Amino acid sequence: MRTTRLFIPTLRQTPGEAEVISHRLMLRAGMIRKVAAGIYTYLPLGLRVLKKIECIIRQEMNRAGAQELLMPILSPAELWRETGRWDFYGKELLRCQDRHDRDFCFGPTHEEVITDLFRREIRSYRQLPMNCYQIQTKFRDEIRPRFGLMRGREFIMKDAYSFDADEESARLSYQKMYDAYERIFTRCGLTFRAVEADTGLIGGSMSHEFMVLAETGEETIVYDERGSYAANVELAEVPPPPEEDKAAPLALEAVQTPGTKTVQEVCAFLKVSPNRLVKTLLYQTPTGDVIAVLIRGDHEANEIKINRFLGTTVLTLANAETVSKVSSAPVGFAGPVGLKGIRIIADHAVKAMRNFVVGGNKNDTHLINVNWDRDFTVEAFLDLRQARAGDQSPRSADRLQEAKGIEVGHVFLLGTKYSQAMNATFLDADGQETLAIMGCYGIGVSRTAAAAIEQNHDDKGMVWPVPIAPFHLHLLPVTASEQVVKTAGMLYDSCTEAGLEVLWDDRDERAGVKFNDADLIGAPFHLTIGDRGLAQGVVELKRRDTGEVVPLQPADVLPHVQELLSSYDLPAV
RNA sequence: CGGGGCGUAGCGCAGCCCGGUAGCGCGCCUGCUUUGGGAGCAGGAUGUCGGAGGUUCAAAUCCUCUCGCCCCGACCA
Repeated sequence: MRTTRLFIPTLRQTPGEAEVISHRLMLRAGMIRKVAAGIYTYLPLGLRVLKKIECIIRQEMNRAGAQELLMPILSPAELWRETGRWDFYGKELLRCQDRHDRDFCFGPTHEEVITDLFRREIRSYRQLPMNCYQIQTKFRDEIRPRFGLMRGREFIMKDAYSFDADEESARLSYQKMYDAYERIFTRCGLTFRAVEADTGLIGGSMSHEFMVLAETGEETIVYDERGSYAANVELAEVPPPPEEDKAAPLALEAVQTPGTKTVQEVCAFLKVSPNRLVKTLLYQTPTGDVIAVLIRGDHEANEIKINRFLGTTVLTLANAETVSKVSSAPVGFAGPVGLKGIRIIADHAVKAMRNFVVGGNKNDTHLINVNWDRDFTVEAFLDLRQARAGDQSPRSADRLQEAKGIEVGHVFLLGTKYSQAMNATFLDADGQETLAIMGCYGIGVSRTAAAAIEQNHDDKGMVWPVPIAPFHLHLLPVTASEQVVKTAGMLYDSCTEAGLEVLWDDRDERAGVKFNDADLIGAPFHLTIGDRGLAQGVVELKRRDTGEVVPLQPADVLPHVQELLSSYDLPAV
């Protein structure tokens, strides 16, 4: 393409609305423009990247035996009422009514629609397994859309749904998708890690997230070096401490700790380290019950784990009023000793402690030399805290490490959650009506593009991985002499005919402007054509990632670039 | 939903406190010169100052309401 023919409105200055790097660069490079909060138009350059990612996804999904279809963006409320998600999904589900006042919603995901299709069309186990996918615009009315394409309200997603006759076959379908996802993100040129994940609102029994590793990621993952364990901290297991404190119990004692509300303040005041203290978190269930959760002072509670144990989903920390009612003390002094009528559960790190410090259930008072077997009763010791770097890996002798990631893919083994709710059955070999075992698998296409930038950029602009770059080669004639223009035209024609995707900056701009725009757009290879080089009979090929420049005779450019591209499995857009 | 911030030319901003009828840089258009890392000179176009209401002789500026956008947080004792 010629730059003068392609709509690439680059900006010298970053619009004030953009904070994160991918958002800033996409705006500056003329890839996207905002229409409303979390809603964007994809301009030609941005769309090229999306199409490439989609192409890789299609190839790998097809290869894995999934077939493409396309469901509507709008779906009728009745389907969502069947699974209960019309109410459960909350405000994130954008609703609307047609002229007959019938309720519809903009699909945030499509389990209901596909399951409805399945139950209408599939009769026999002979038709299974089946796996269908689509690449489509989704809408989720996020509380706070942000970071450009990273967390938009409208976004492009590939979603796939598998239906199997039995558990074993379903696991196989799941594994096929998992493997396909590894190929997809590898082919996109991204550094990523698959981690065990929480199933959240979607539900199901097993789940992995695919995380693109980047400092700016919103998710935290932990993993061990040898690769035997990797998980989102949301659910990462923490093994019990290997050793228990064997100290003899000392006499319980109340001490005055005026004005010390936080763990740090208490520890500083009593001159003990935080791992000698147990904090008492009072949680409230939707029905108003209060439960005390004991966590070692230097640890963080993990609400997903607590929810899972209690079988709830909307646990919140008790407000100040409830705290003072339950513990008869202001916030900051709750403790397990003498708490009446309240369930007490504790992280298993607490079980290993002796003679620890807790709140005194009285203003400005803490208790020291507390022991759980003697001074209060714990209903259960279990894994309730957040994993962190340095913790023991649950699967190996290694210590866990932490990293930040951007969730670009998520696979779920759903089981019969939706097939049961919607009565999606088939006849098995014995003629029995049987519920289909489902899986669902998503990839954020637009988010993957943003994640690729977060992971691959420098201070001048984007540095696209070759397979998803909007163009392979950026031609930069830097002077306007006849020989330069002629050489550029010849190289453009020959490379384009050979199948390279070439962007030819044919604008009447100064060299600096072209160089800067080229660095911003981030095609992997730049070719500078100028009188200075041509006087020596050469043009200059620059790698965007390393900045390395090699002089080449014009005739050698095509074979050289072809050689550079030959190691990649490029999408055919 | 709570808190903070911002809406003035295509983009980045100043002007607002202290009311007097709108400016700077970049970009854009024309011409000349220039031409290997964001050119120079000269000329030019572009604004219902987010919207509505109010105060006032007079409102970008003060007051009220409203819409939109960005950031942080959503109770971690």
